[in-house]
Amino acid sequence: MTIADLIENYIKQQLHRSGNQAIALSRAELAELFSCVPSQINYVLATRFTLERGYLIESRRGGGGYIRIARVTKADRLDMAEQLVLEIGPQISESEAEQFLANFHDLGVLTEQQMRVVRAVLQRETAQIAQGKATLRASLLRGLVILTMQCGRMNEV
Amino acid sequence: MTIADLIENYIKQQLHRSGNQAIALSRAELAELFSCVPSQINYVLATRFTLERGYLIESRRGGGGYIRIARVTKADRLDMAEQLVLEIGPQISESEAEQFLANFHDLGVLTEQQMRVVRAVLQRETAQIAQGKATLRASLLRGLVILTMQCGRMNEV
DNA sequence: CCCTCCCTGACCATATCTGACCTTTGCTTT
DNA sequence: AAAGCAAAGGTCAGATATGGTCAGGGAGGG
Repeated sequence: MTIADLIENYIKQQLHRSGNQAIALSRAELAELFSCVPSQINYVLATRFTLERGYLIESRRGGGGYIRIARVTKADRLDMAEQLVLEIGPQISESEAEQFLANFHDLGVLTEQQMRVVRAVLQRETAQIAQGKATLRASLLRGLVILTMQCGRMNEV
Repeated sequence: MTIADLIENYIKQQLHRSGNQAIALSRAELAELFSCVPSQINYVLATRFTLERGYLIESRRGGGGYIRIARVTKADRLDMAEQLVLEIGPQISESEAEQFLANFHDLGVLTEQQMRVVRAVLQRETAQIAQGKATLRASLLRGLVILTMQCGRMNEV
């Protein structure tokens, strides 16, 4: 558990408490609370509270400045997931794939565990080949996500 | 008894102690404990803790990095299917893929519906590309089957 | 002798954390 | 107003801490 993780959890907890809407924080106070430099807060925000993960950040400097963190509302999760699948191009890098997985997870399409399995399969299958990794990864990701969504649906019934 | 074996046993012991769920390790510490180079740990993980054997590995680099080993097994079904998955070569034709699907179905690894989904995904994903159809098909089939097995297992619990 | 498995070390990739320096905003003083 | 000052927050390069990869050497059983 790094400081970044602790800060992340704290912020999410605060968000949850506020009804998953939005909260306003003071960067300096947060840094004080966790005994770190203020820029550490920016680091956490930049790496954990991105738009892809469903968060909106806005801030103001100067006296009375603040950092506002809002949860992005999603209309229909499956629709968005389908949109995401469509957005996976012919090729995709490892980190991009990770982004997509995080997205699906945030949308509630993939559980932690399902995500792990998909990730493991992706790594496993792309590890062997020399060329065309990105292409294979894209195809696999699409397929695995689609299948997982189906699994989820089947299990619900 | 090689060092690799010792490390393997140690990890399995730790897993057992944790109730066969999951454990987090530090690669550096483990290497230190067994007086070997860190990459030796990777070797053990890559050869002994594979998906086929029922283990899931995930890791993170950088500060606060870790290696997480999770058990996903219930060996019987895996053993059967593992054999099949292993037999899928680097490339596979459409009709061969169909054969494998039938086999998985006969083993009770895939339900009718899961088979249909896998088939659909295979067709869908290989339809787009011009070259390397057989290779992609093999990778996808392996991945989809593994994923489906995992899904099945997860739901049983 | 050859093959497979084990082991090592050099080099690479990535996450976290810090501090120096910069920008914006509001209030106060001329 | 304009200038000056204080109080936020922002950026970025670099240090530190992990883990990953790969080619090659070595050991032991056919």
